[in-house]
Amino acid sequence: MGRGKIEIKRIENASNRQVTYSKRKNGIIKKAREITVLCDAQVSLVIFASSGRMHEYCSPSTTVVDLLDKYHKQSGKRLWDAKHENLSKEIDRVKKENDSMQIELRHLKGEDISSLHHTELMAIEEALDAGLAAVRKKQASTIYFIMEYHSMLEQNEKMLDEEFKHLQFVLQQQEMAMGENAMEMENAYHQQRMRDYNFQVPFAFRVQPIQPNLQERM
Amino acid sequence: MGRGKIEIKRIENASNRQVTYSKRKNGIIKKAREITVLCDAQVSLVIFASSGRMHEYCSPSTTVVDLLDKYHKQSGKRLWDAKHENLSKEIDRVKKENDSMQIELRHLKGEDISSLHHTELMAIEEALDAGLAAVRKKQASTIYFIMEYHSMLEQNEKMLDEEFKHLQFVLQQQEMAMGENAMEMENAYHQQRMRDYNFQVPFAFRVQPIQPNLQERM
DNA sequence: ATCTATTTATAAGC
DNA sequence: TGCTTATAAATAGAT
Repeated sequence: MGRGKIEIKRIENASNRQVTYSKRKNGIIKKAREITVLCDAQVSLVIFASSGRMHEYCSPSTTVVDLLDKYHKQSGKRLWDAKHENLSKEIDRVKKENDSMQIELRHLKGEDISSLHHTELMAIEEALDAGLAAVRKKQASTIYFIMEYHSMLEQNEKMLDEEFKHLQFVLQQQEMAMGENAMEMENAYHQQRMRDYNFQVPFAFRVQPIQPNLQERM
Repeated sequence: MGRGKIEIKRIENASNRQVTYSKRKNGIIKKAREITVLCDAQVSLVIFASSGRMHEYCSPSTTVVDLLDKYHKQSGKRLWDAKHENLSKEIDRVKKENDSMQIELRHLKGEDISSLHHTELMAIEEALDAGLAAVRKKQASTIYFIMEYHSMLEQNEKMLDEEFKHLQFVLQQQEMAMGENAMEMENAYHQQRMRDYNFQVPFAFRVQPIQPNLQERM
């Protein structure tokens, strides 16, 4: 429809192409407007020139969005909804991640652990143990030291107690017997016991009331 | 453009309107196709007849959705993106939350803490302390108990040691003096000391070699 | 942009 | 719907 017939194929001359685009774009939009009025139709028309410039027509009393909503409802293609769905799924995924981390954090902070099963508590304890490994090591070694210390003191005490009772007994015997021979024998026996005792009890526990490093380590 | 000129206004005759719709719809789609080819343009065209029937044209190698994406990016109207934008913002928000929690978790587990400043490390340490409060309390009370226990054992030992030395001394005195009067005096003195001793040393530590709860508490 | 010769679209009728 | 055709409308090429 012009001075000459043209083939429907890409116009190579950029300037001509641009002019034709402009004219035909107006033509299509006019036609769109006309069919809207004449036929009570709804039209959504979006055109992008190769330059990137965009033009649109949308029939009155609607929006492109509304029409595209209708479009997507009618066409089986749910391309747009697909995007929507993907975003929603992503949100769900991230939120779940969020929740589980939040729970883990609370558990590590010792909150909300009352309802947990033994196995879960073990896992949390393990994690905390790992986190505080250094501290625990120190604490553990301190405790171990004290236990050992206590155990030795205890042995020490037992021994002293025995000696004490024995000496007490000997005193009573001496008191009752008063014989010179018996007293000499008892005395010899006790001198031997004393040597044994000094040999068995470690020096530190005999002399030092408190292990000097103890304060520092706790 | 026909046998007669028509006014651009709604065609009242439904049948005529339908016919016109069909003809013009084809016309617009043809024009759309032509401008796509001739001018290298991209077109999205969706038409709804008043009957509800839908027709569409979309230039090749794109989709309506893609074009409408472009459309919404260019037009200031972000009506449809509003939905998506909200979702996207929500995702960003949750992801940020996620990241910070992940970092906090790693820190509580003792990971990635090398680059942290002193103040931050203090905070982490505080959190860990709070988390292990229950365990620590137990541990601390155990340690405290052992220390108290040890302290008493130590006093006990000191006393026993004194008694022991004293008795030893008395024995030697008796051995050397052999006098009956002296022995009676010493005996009386020791009986008094024993009563004092039994009074001062708590029952548990005198009789029990190990505190029964000790094993359980550690 | 505007003009206009010509092509194209389409209203009316079947 | 589809075909025909007279005619309105669109537009290619020139200015």
